[in-house]
Amino acid sequence: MATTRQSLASTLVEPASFRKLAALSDITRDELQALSSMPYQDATVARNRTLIDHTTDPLKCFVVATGWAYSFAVMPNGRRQVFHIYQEGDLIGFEDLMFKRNVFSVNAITNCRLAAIETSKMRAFMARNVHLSTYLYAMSSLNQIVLMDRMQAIARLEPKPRMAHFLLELMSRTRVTSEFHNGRRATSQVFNLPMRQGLIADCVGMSAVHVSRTLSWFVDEKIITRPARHIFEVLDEPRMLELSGFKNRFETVARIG
Amino acid sequence: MATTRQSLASTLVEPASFRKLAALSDITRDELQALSSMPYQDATVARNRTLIDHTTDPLKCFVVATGWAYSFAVMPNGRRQVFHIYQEGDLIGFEDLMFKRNVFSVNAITNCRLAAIETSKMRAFMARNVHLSTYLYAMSSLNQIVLMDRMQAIARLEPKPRMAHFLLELMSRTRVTSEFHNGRRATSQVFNLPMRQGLIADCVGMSAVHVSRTLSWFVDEKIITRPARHIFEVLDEPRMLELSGFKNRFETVARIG
DNA sequence: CGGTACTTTGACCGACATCAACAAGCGTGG
DNA sequence: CCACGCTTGTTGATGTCGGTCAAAGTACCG
Repeated sequence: MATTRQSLASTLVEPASFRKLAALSDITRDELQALSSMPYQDATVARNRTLIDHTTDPLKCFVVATGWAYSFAVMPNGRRQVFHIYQEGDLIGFEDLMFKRNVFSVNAITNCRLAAIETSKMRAFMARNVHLSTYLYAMSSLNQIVLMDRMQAIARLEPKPRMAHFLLELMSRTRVTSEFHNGRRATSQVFNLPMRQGLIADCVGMSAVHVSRTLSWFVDEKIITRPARHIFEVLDEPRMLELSGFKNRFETVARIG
Repeated sequence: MATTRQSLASTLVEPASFRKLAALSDITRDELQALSSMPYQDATVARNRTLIDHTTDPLKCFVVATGWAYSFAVMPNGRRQVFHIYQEGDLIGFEDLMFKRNVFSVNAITNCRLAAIETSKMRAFMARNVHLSTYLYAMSSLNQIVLMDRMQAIARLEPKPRMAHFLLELMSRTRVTSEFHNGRRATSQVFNLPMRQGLIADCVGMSAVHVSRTLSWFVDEKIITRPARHIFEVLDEPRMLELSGFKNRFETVARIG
């Protein structure tokens, strides 16, 4: 794989965006190669802008090259719930492939660079590369389990452990790709969380005010420090694990081939 | 397909248990045939007994022929959360295929008849029948979305609308298979919910006591009646829809082929 | 028919949402 | 580069809803 890259597009999907797929499965070089040949366009979306609107048809799906985004839905009563938090290497809108309509809306948190793929072409591509379904299924299983862990935290943990659980979830996810980056486990306890507290609240099912109070409590208890806005340093990860009972699912995947 | 069935086993998987798969996808007769050839054993599990223990290795997965079961996890603080509620035609333990360990435990609610498949054989079977991954992926997407809807209800709805949402979810699920049964939409407003209130509480993240109060409120409001234990008759489904904002995801699937 | 498990009802209390006011960042434009 | 304004975060006060505990009532099963 010392071949020169043909275009920016080529660099966008293969080495950068399927990093997570590669980190979690025994996908082969050839198959990654095949993925790079996917018909897509380079796209950028500015922060707070909408990638996918749930009222429209599913025309495109995305692979995240850089940046953060989130999927969400708004209830009739105006309250909002966030589901996926997409980071580098994540697939956006692939759940919607099987639906007539987009299921949820997706907004950018930070500025994002993406590979955009038309859903019709993606379906055709999947039909030609049947193995891909297996990887997507594996990724989907994993995502589902991470979501169920969060559901459990929301339903059955009080705000403090719930917040601990959420922070650990995000840390474990960023570590998957950073681990792959360095070729070894990322041990840094400093991590960047570019989310407003209102958005965090919509993730964990509490009020923005209580998010603020809970985070302050974590600081008081010397579990974390907040050196700057959106930057967290974890001082006492064991305490967070004990509080929340968090399980890192990425450590228990059986690499599939 | 007028061939005589070879054995009880053959009748177990093909027409009965993959009913849901057939109802939701354009899976062909030949492919269903292939599914019937899956190497499995007939199994029965008595109510309240354990099918899958999350502390053990994933040795078997199941297809439900008849009966109800649920997957759950227990937190360190002793509280429990229920995730999937498995009914006729559902696949149990297929999320765990990609994991080294079982992710969650599964208990039977009622007596169950199941097709039990060894995970190693299932993986091999999937490798030989790559199309199957596509169907599994589709089913997985759908399940994931149903779970996300419930997550939203738990996080962002108050107990009354939350309960309405949960009841509608279960009704929509039973209707998928009953629709297929009759060849038309089931319109019956009477349905059987063989769950103790403590179990319902563990589904929707509230206390058993409050489940009782909430259900009583539904009766007072003439939204439902309870002609017998575990039997619900829905009098005012529009009211329930309005309360909960429930969306029937089974109506929006793009049948995949 | 008796025992056990489940459900219902009541009383109490604490936690979290809400409202509101204030403080601090951050970006934008002059 | 500074100043202004808007967005985001913090802190305080208050009320209510739902969890917990406890006890009585009811259905189910052997």
